[in-house]
Amino acid sequence: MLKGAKNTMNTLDKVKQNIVEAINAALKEKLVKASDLVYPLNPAFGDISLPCFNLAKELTRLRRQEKTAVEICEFLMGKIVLNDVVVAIKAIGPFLNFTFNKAKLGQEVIEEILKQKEKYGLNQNGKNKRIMVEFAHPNTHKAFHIGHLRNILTGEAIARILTANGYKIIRANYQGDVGLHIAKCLWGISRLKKEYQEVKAKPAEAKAGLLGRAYALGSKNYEENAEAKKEIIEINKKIYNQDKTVMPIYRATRKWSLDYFAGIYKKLDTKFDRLYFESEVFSSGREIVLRNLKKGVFKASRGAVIFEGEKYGLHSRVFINSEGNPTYEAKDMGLAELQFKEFRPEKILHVVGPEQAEYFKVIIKALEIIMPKTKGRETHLRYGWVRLKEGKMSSRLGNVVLGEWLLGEAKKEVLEIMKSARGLKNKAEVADKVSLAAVKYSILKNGPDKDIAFDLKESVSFNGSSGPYLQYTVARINSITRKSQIPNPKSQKNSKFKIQDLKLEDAKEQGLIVKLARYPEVLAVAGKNYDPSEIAKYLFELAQEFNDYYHSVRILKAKTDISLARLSLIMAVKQALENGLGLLGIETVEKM
RNA sequence: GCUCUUGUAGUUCAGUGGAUAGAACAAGGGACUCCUAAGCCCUAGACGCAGGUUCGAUUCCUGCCAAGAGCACCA
Repeated sequence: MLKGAKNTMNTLDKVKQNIVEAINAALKEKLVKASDLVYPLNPAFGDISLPCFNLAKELTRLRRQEKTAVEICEFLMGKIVLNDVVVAIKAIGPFLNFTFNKAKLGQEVIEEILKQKEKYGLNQNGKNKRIMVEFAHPNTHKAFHIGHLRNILTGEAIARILTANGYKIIRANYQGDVGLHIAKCLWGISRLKKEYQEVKAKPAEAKAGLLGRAYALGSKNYEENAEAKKEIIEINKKIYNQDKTVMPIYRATRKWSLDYFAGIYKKLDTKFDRLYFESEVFSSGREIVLRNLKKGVFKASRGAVIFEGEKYGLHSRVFINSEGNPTYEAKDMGLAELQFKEFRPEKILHVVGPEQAEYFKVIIKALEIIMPKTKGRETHLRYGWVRLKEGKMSSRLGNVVLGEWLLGEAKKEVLEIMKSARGLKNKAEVADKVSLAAVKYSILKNGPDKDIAFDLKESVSFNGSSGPYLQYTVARINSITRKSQIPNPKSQKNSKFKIQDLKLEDAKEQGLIVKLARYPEVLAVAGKNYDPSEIAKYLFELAQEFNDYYHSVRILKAKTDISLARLSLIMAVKQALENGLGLLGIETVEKM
């Protein structure tokens, strides 16, 4: 086991291991682990440090001799033997700071990156484990708004990050194609017959637009008009019963929605291994509930079938309504059964908004009782609201911000900026990639659980912490390597240059080296926490450091050996940027 | 009313039981005959309030205040 672990160790892991062993050797006991090491807030202190507080406590307990953290720190300082990995130790109060041998670290990291290329940073933490990431789930017949956009970007990024962490990922999409919202939409269409006929010949966007308007109309009337409410409930029943009078229009409009969504998935570069529909689980869900009603898991109440959540500190929810139709709750029972049967996942991550947090607690509890094998495997992965600065999003009201609209606005903005750009042959392609990067990054840089106050201007801005800034950084590196007259250090076989000869002595170079070495660690944390923003943050910091470096040294106009060393370094930076951006679903461009 | 989530610079976000709480935007100032100025440098500015646990709390706990969400036949 140890041998296997050693093989997958990256450069920084090895360095940390070396330090931990040196500390434990000085202590004559294995008291310190790699995870005890932290990064100093001031790089002048060192590259990594050990806070001695816990160690002091532990030693006091073991040896019954009172020692303060500061004393331990000084003791270790005198005992630890330097080697070719660690070149300096500095005790500052209770912190023991270690300085890496950056010449050696630089050689190893750059070599590792240029050799492993797109595989740099990957790990096997999830080996042999299958995780289903269930995301997107737009409902047919309803608008696709920017909340869905966040959902898809988050789900896709998590899927990519987990794949990079060695998990086997199943991308699933659960779509509501039966239920009251459809009835509302179809009722709306019955009032918009003319538009309905006209839109048949138009493209998917127009069709989706009409469905959105019809839904809003139906929804408004459902709440304000008792007559309409009755009619909508009637339509809903007909859909559940597959009544011939509604099926043709139901099927046609359902397809409109799905075609439209498929276009969006393609644009966003996401795909699904399995599309689930409510229509395929509602009857099995109902059966599961009825079966368990007899067993006493559920309870009949006021004509409906409910789960008494209060028994578990939760709240009660209706699983089958008094019309005899399964609600979302019952459908989820059927869905879970199907998902476990088809894929036997270790875990299912439901990427769903925060408004369903309490709902999921009830569902997960109910599942635990009727399908014990699901225990601990169902997770609600919530992501925050996307609200406009002026107010909230709601597809119930007319003021939805459509995902497509946002992407369009971003592209307009990019084309405006590109007007003044140097001659580019593939302007349209660049504008597409840059605007997508702007939207993706502006959403993913936020912690998943955070609400985003959406400001269009800022989301498509290219200053500061933005997708285009990162792409720009890569384009700059490309520009340098294009202009370099020196043999490409990537193809070292034919060159006299060896990575062992790297001369990287500038302080900023050394900072970049440490940063590059930390990429695998960041990827592991992002995987563990299901948090794409870890990657986004890291990439921005790396780009910032690179841009600072770029301005302070000459890369091409330096002595040959130094120039080669710097070229290797920036190519490694580019590789790390591209790997990380790939996890966020962001492509780079050669020039911009 | 009950439950959950969230309160960090003017704004949008990072962050940690410990060493000086980081960015970006906005504001103000600066550097280009120099590898892409969609860039770089400098200045100013913040942990909602009150207790508690701890050697040490912005971080953990409790209360309060504020915002958002959920709480029976929607999804």
